Amino acid sequence: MEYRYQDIEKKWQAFWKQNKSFAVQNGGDKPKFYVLDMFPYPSGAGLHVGHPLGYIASDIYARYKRLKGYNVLHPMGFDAFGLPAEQYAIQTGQHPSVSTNINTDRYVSQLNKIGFSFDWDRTFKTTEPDYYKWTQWIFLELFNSWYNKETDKAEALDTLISKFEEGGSSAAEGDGSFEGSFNANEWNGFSEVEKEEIIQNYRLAFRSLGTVNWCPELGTVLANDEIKEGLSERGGFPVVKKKMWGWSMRVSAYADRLLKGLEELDWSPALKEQQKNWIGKSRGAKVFFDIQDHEGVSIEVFTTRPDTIFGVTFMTLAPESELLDSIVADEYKSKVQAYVEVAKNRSERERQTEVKNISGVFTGAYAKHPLTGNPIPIWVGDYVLGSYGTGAVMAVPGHDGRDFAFARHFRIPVVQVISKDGSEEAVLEAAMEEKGGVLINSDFLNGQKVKQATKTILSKLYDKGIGEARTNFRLRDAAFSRQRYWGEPIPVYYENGIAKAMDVSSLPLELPAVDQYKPTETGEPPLARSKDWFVDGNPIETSTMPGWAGSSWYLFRYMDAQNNEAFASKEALKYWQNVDLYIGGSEHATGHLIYSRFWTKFLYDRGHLFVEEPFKKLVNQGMILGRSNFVYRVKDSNTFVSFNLRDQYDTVPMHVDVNIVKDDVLDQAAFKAWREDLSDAEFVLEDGAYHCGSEVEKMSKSKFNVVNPDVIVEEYGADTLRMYEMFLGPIDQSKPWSTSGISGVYNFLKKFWRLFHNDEIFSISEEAPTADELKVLHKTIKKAEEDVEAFSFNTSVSNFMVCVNDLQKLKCNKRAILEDLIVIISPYAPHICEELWEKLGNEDGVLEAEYPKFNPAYLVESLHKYPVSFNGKMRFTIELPIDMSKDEIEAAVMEHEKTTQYLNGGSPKKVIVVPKRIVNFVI
RNA sequence: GCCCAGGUGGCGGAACUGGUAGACGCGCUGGAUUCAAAAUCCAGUUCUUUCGGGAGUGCGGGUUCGAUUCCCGCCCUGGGUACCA
Repeated sequence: MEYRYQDIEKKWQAFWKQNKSFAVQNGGDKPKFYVLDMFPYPSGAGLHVGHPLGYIASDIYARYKRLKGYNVLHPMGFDAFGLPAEQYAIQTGQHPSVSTNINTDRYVSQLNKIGFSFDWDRTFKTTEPDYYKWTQWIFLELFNSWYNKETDKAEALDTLISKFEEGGSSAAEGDGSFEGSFNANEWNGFSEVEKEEIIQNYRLAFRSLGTVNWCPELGTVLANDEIKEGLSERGGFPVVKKKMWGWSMRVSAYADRLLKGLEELDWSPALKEQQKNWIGKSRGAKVFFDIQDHEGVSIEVFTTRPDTIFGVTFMTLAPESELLDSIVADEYKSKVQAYVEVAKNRSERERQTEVKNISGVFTGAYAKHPLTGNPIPIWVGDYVLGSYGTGAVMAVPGHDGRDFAFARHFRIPVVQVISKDGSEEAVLEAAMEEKGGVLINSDFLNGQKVKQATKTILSKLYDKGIGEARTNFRLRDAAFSRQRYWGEPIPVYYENGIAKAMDVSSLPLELPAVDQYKPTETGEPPLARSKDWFVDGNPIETSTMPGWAGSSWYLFRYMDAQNNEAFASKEALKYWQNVDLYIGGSEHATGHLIYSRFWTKFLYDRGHLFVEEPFKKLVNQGMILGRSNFVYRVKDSNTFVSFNLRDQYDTVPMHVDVNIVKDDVLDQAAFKAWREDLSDAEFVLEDGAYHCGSEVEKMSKSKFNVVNPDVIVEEYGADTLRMYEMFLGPIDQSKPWSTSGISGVYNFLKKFWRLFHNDEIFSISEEAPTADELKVLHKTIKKAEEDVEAFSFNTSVSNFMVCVNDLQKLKCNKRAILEDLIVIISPYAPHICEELWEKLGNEDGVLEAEYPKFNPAYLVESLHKYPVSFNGKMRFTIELPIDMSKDEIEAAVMEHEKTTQYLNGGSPKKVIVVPKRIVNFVI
């Protein structure tokens, strides 16, 4: 009987749907296991073959865990707010929900064709008011919370206000931006507006003035990746930096906990490293430098090397620095202004990458060294960023590479203050950045080692009141406002200019209808177009939430997706806890994975969750790259030359649709039909065929190298697609897609099918299995289990191939063997396994089966095949009993005729025998 | 620049804690079956060779009886990024 995958796959997909085979209950006797894929954005282009890679891996794991006796939660939903849908809405005037729904439906149907075990009863889109009601609710929780540094957690604002009422500003130690002080009496006398202005500095969701990329022509703010070479990607209009008020999230309050929390996570070291670097904790000191001739004005710097303070020969301010206006000497004003104008509008990216291009301007002002009193010239340079630290650097060219380069470029003196052996170098050729050595040229620090000197200087600075030890983080508060339509509305309105939370009972605050989806003529966000965007006459916030809002907590919604009383019930949250296995791309290392950890910690602090981390184990899947094909057009003609002849003509390579190329040979008729202008194409062939060139690139529409999984499912079946994607290589590595190898996996499934069939007839033996058969089976069970636990799915598939090849050779069609084999293959190829399982007469589906138990007794060997090497070169093998001693092995090998041959009359200098491994002669 | 990952046949890749390099699959070659094809099965397939052997896991060194695996230096590819004081 033929393996008819179309019929089989349709049948079982319908069966699963009808029987709700993947619906999961919250609770029960089994241990829980939560497997989650990163939230997909349903793009208009649909799925390509690269997208399901991670979903297949997680589905295999989920099905495996289920067979192992777990209650497995494996949901899927959509992160559906976003720019592309909004862009499309602007162009067409159609509400973005229309295209969003179409795209989502398409994704669902594509996913279902691959046979995933998703519990669709729990699905949702972030764009549904039932869902974003809770995103808004969490926002209000953040708005009404502050970070108490004493208890090291977020608390309700009430606790802050009562502290103010009782003891004024000094009673509360909060993570925030408030500067100044007041006592309890003053506080109680403040007006509502005054109080709010202070509280604003403590809220975890707060208003702040941030710098954005403003495109006046488009009347909107642009993301970094919407800007190409200083111009907007759409339209090519100029982009300028602009200060703008918007909502921010105080993620920086959690910097230390986000860092510490990494320790307990089972994530790859590479990913943890990325998060560590992103959070960027550095210890050092803040130091104040007074400015000469400017009474009361000083520059605050942050330095990681306070021990080098005697080596400061200049200071550098960021072009953004607000101090510049007041300190620049008159004769330098125009020069500085011109420089700042240019430097400020360069992107941080540009300023980062152009290391060799040193630029800066002297301000004409001098600071006073806090210890020596020496004048220190103040420069402005774009290597100093306004957004990090204090936006000012005490430059120590002797011991910092960038300061050194700057000093060399502008001929500023370099002073060496640390030496390896206490003696000074004649000329410093490069900055000595190592944190070791002995202090020189440093007054009272002379002779001290770096570690000691750091302690000494810190206490000196503190005593003199000019600085103190300080820990700095690179992590910045996250901009939360977007000047867009297609996002969650922010449930806040303004009364007399004060931001006020909307009542929780009024949530969800649904997106208003607007006539157009673009900004207003005056550059306000699209929501400002609505005539009813008011609460009792007070205007509602017009910016919307960013994409990361909805995706920061979605994992908890799956636990109890229909709940209308809470984002999820306590029972559900307690039962499922957090995600046991999370699979997705590493590009989310510093965005999504930071934000969702932040929200989880926050919700935990406020008592809404039982866990502090969202994702216990995380596996990154690599990208599947496309393999593009090329044809070679003779310049100014419609003649195309085959690959190996292309150099004989003046040709230009042209991408050709990979779907009309098979094994690099072009389907000429399909090519002519591909585009109208190619209908009269002519070919120069080699061996009667047109051979295409190829290259590995990212999959994209414009390169015509996109392969749609629907096409593969149609031609080979979902089971083949699933196994082939796994077979391609290690899950975490990027690799090129090539459809040509797929027949190997397809053949495997056909072979597997044939084990159960004798010619046309289903035929199974009830006989007891032989030792050989059991050995093959249990070898496979062992390896399959080890591989799936190690996420080594590619070796798992080849392991199945070896097993089926072996059973075929043994002509094994015994139920006792094949039944177990079906179960272990079923996570990979669920449809064919369900079918065979049913044919074996099982009433319940293979989903309800139990994973076979590995029995090591079947693998016991009595002989070992020893490789015998001479000087490390393997020459022959010899089979010996496994329990032979070292001496017996040596004696047995010495007797072998080939040993005498390779020893060539001489005697070996040394013989190495490793029982159950190898024998090596040194001659 | 810095950080991370990787470099093995024509191709995708395998190799446990240092122990037979190239499992498994694609492709290719030959054969069986067939009127023929599809499908299937069998054999071969790292390179080189005077058929004894020799070389070989990006390159150059080192440790070891033995290195794809460990150490040092370098080159290349991919990803991330912050000139981070």
